[in-house]
Amino acid sequence: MIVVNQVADRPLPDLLAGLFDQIREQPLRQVLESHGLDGLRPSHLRVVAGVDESGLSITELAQRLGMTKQGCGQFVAALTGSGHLEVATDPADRRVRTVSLTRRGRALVAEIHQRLSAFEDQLARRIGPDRYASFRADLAALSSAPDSDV
Amino acid sequence: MIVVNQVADRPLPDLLAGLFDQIREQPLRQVLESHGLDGLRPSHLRVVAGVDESGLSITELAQRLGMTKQGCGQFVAALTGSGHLEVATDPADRRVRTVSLTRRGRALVAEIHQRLSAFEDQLARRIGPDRYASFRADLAALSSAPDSDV
DNA sequence: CCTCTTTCGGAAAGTTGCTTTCCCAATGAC
DNA sequence: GTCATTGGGAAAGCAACTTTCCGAAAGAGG
Repeated sequence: MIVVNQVADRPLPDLLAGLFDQIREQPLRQVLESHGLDGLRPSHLRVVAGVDESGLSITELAQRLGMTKQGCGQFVAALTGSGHLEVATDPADRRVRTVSLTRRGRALVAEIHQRLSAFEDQLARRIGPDRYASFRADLAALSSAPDSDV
Repeated sequence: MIVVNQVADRPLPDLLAGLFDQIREQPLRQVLESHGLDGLRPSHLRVVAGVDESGLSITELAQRLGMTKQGCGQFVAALTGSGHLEVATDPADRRVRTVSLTRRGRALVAEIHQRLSAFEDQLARRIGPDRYASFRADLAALSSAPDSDV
């Protein structure tokens, strides 16, 4: 009896982790290396990429990223130190610290998107563009828990 | 102007993380709760599920899980303490500690697979079984880095 | 105004899931 | 009988956070 499908039933979490690890080890690592960002790590890239052009508060950014404002504040502090973010006190509400991108930060975010996009192009080449488009659409549909119907 | 596609271009890592989080928060959490495993965490489930019926060494298990033998040994120690794994010194090579499942461990692994399978059934219902089958096949194809052609 | 509650944000410590470094004991190679 | 290799672990360190606690500012109600 020949065992053909040794990997057919690999658990779903392992499959997701496998692709996730490729993203960290390839495009995200390339971004850090090409910018010479020794003090920053892949998780910082996710934070900086969550800051939009108009700027937002730490609390808003934390909600967008699904983490606590304390954790978010730690990453913002590091990215401020590296010159990619800047914070300013909101004059209308002096509790709020508004986070925005510096010029360096904008360049970093642009490269993150570009490298991720190039990586996705490679994925599309591996299984074909049509199948990749379906794959991504289905993943997007499954990526957030469904609304519990009211 | 109506904004329709606010999430159309969510980054791929965020999509993967979204589904991964659902797995941790739903089936894996249910396994831990239904067994009353207060001291164990989702990551322990991945380790115990990596032990097959025939048993294997710590080093082999670590390679299978993609972690160091030290890290693997820590999880094995916890799972031995909880009664799901047992270790025995290999008489043929007294350096080797062979890890195997206890009866409790086998029941735990069975429930992990069952809960994960039920969760995947829910996913399939959300987008349709055919699309889910394609999605999973494509994910499996992309989950490991491609062989660099020789 | 003056309290009362809420909200923004952070400091400090703790937690999870590991890795790195260093080491010993057992094995295999010669 | 030496030498290098391998299996495994102890101890410390690290990454990516959370939890707890707190203060300062803002808004709500009288």
